[in-house]
Amino acid sequence: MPAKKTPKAEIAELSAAIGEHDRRYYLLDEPIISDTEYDRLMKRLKDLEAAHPELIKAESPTRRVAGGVGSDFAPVKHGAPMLSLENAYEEDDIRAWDERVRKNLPPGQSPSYLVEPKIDGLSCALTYVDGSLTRAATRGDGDTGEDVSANARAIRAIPLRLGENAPQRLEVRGEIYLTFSDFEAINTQERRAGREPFVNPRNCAAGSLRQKNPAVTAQRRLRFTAHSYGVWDGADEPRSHAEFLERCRALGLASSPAKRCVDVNAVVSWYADFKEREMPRLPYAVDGLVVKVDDFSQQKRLGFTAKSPRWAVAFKYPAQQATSTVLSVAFSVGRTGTITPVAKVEPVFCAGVTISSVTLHNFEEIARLGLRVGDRVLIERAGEVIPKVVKVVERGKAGSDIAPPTRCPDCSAAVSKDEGFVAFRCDNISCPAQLRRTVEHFASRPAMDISGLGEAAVDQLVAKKIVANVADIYAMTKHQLLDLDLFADKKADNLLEQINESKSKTLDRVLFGLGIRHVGEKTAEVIAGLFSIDEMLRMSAEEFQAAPDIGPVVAKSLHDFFSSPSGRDLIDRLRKSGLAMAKPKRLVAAGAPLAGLSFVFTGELKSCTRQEAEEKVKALGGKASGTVSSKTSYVVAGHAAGSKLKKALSLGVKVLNEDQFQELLP
DNA sequence: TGGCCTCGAGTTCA
DNA sequence: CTCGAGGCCA
Repeated sequence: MPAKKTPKAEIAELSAAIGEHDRRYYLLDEPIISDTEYDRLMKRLKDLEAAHPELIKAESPTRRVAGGVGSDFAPVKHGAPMLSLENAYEEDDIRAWDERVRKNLPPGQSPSYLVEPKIDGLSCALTYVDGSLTRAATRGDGDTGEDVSANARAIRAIPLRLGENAPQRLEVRGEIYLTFSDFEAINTQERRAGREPFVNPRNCAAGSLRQKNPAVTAQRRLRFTAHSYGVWDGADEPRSHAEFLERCRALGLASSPAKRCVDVNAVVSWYADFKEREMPRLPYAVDGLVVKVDDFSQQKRLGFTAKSPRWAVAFKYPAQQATSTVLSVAFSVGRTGTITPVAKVEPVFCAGVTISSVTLHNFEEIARLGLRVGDRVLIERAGEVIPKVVKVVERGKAGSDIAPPTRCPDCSAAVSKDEGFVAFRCDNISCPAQLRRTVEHFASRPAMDISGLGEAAVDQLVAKKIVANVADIYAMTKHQLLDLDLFADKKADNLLEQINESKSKTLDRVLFGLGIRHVGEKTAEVIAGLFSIDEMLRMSAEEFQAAPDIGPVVAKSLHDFFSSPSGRDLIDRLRKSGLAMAKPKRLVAAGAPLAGLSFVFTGELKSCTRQEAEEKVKALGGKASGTVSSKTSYVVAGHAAGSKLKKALSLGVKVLNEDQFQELLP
């Protein structure tokens, strides 16, 4: 039977264990115990220390928060200045940099480059004396930063004590940052506490580091990654950057994964590959790559300019954000009459395109942003396609408030807002703007798929009063089309042919195309699979509601449509025009290999469109959805996958690439 | 009633 | 793609 542990031994054991779990979590990213178990170890250690205060060590994990008294961010002079890097934005910039490097090295000495991701966080310098953390400072102006020691001690990713063979004095520099999921968790908490959420992980990390109370910092799961050093006193100073990064890991400091590139061509291709393949999978924000000459003797030879080292450069990806000025606010009218405010901004280049108009969603959003015409705003087009206003950065001088419209911008009818709803709506059922959108929707690909009936054609047909509802599409003559001077002979024939073909579309598409409120693609599919059009014309709201996924709101909407004179008339005319409205055939292959599985597609696929992929899944008995949840079986990520991939990773949902998906198919 | 999980609706630029 | 909101289940 083992002897009972002495408190001293147990404290040492617990401290070591907690340190090891921190290392596993933050350095190796391979935790082996749950948060609860971790908390239990910590509690046991705290209890023991409370009972035996004489045994508390300065580097005890419990001292992370209790140890330091807020130093109030006193100014700190760095051992060596923390310089910024020169930026390169394009291939030409990086090639010019490479040329300069090679010109300044002795002939025949070609540099080998190390390339690391440039994490979007904040720089911080940690000083270790004889292996113990003594000070942490922010970058500040490069010469002098702020003392954030007390808060740095509260960060579990920062070891209080380095591993074996630490230099006598080390000032290591790196980036403090947050993962996307930790950032979101913090924002959820902030919102719950009734506070403003942080705009992005970077701001959140900065705010967390500059907390008055280190206990708050401790809860924020900040990370640290070493990328350089200012001072290395003592034996064994590394001789290359690669060696430095490796030594950091051995000492217990996380350091960036670096890629070696033999020349500038390799750097350029890695820049593209990294963005394409690596970046989307990273759990934290990266705004570029840092390219460094690996060999320290070469670095020394290259030296510094006044502002930055000649041996390193930041190869940035195009900014996803830009600032611009709000010139005016327009109102657009949707198919259902919803009025959406859209900000017209001074055109600004952002993430590859020039943006001149930005949706504001609704008036609550405007209030939340505190937005007025004339303001300078931060615009974002991160990952997704559609730009949005992140925040107001500067109040315009002669600005004016943005008032909701009282009349529809298109038909001047009165505007209403339902109690408890966010949106303002135009209630005029024959509003031309709504009609245009309805006709476009009817002709759209997932509905009746009439190509040639796009925005331009619909605008004219509605303006000339040739089309006053979707049934009129089937009454158009070639003569009328030619009159529009939008169509030449051949094009008019093509359109009429397309319209004729659309008559054979199945009932689900017709139902979806009608644009009944709350009836989208999925709901239309469910209803069309259960009832014929004649049954629908006779059904009560209760009967609709008996169908799966149909609640009172959707049921009422369906019943309202099918019992209204205009709805019944529309159906009647469509039928007389020769629309088949046949029940869709759900062909499920024998054995249904994908039965019970649900798929979400994201990004661009090589072999087919996302819609086609969804069709395949459905034909094999699987389900295709648009949102990732814990119930999703697989997320199939194509090229340039975005937030859904991140969601899948954070929920632990299986992710397939396109090839792996193909293998699942028979 | 609250907390998922879905769906519907609107939107940008080239 | 993101938001708001409807439907379902505990």
